[in-house]
Amino acid sequence: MTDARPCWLVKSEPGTYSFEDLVRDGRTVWDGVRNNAAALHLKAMQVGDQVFFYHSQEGLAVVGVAEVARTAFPDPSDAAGRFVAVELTPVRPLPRPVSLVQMKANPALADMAMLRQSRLSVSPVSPQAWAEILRMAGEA
DNA sequence: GCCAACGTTGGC
DNA sequence: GCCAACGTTGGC
Repeated sequence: MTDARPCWLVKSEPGTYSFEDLVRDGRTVWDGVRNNAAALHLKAMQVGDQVFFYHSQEGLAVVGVAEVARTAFPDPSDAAGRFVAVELTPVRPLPRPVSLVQMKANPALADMAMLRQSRLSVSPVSPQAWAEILRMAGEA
């Protein structure tokens, strides 16, 4: 894998939209983000960028990998037209989910944006952190 | 269910 | 333009 592109992490409450839902749908509009910092990250995404899919509230773990299928466009759910959405497609589930507890306990991940700011729903993941989480998930 | 973090709103 | 009040998110 090339490290030329940044990687990302998105959060979703599985009761609302889970990774399994994404696998079933094949593709989804990632809308509803109402935070400027998160929106900036959405705007920076390019087609093909890899995205960790994290289950918040229930599960509390990274459960799968998705991919950006469409760059940012005006969020259809935002009547004011201030925010953007992207489209995601599923890539693969992780062999083992990587829990928030595990991530917090790993010093190599201490700088992760999602750990430093728990409410950020879309955040960048460094190539090092990406590789480390894949390793923790049981991938090579 | 509670509370901390943090973003947004609105009065001044 | 400041800042207090309020709302929302998300971990615990």
